[in-house]
Amino acid sequence: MGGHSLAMALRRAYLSMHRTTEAICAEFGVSADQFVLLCALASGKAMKQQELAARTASDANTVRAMLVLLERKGLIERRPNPVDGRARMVVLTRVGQQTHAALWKKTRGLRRRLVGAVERELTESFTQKLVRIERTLDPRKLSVQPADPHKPTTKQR
Amino acid sequence: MGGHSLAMALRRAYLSMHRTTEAICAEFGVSADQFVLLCALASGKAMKQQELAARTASDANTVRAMLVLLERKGLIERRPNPVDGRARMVVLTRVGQQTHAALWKKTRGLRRRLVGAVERELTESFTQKLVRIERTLDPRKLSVQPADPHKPTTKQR
DNA sequence: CGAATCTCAGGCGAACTGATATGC
DNA sequence: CGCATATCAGTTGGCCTGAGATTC
Repeated sequence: MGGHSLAMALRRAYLSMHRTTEAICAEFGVSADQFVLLCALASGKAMKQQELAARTASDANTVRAMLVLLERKGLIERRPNPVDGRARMVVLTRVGQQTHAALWKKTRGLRRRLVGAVERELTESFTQKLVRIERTLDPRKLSVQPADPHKPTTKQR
Repeated sequence: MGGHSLAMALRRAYLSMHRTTEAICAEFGVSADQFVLLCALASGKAMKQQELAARTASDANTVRAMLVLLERKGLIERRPNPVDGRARMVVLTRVGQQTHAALWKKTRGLRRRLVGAVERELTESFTQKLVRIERTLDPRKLSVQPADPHKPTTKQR
């Protein structure tokens, strides 16, 4: 098992999870990466955009673009920071909280399968666990509405 | 350690690896995902586009678009299949082979760090291993030319 | 005929660069 | 002043849909 197998397994595992999440999120008119943002904000604590970028392993410019989309959809708000005129504090709106809660429920099975794929046999090699993650999460084997990301129900532009 | 940590760790690990690979590949005017295609073709065996899509866990349409780009750059060729008029056989050109070989060398350290991150302590939890993968692969800690994917040296359109 | 393979048009979100304005 | 923060314009590649042509 070389590094190449491991790298490819990591790639496939991630893509599999990402596509499955995308399919689930599409129902609510958001993308998988936007759901990651919602999760980071779900604690209720207001956050600077840069802090969000750090927490989601993303770029500040990318985060901003995603926040603009989420704001248009009414899922987040960006309020001026009273103590720092440069920063804006991002918070979930009520709808944003509800959307996150709904998505959190819908993705529960996914998380359970993820954990199950990893912990079934502790002696198995890391790479093969990643391969199992990919297979377990394959969106084609899921009872989920097929992703229709470009015509989602709630999209508004 | 819940499924959410695991999912986020998988995401971060993949993104870290992907960005590092992107930074290395940018030097040769290709993307990380195009490098995945080159690797799949590196055996020298001609392959149908659909077979390529399956091997790289990608979509046939996506693969086609990437192949068009790679063909323009002279890294691959698509020859008609003599026994099946529908299919086209994809092969690396000489330049494609050389590019793959060079990238394979350049990414050797990455693969080594990847394996090292996983196997350092066999008792550690799977999630923490993924976190270590991410940290070990962080492109900001790499002595690699910063990615400049939009003005690569060999780009031609 | 149906099924497989590829092509094409169109669109979208993520990601990045680089420049800029503003406030600390 | 430098530095941090966010905005904006512009570009790219990946990914997907949906339709069509061609061949088996």
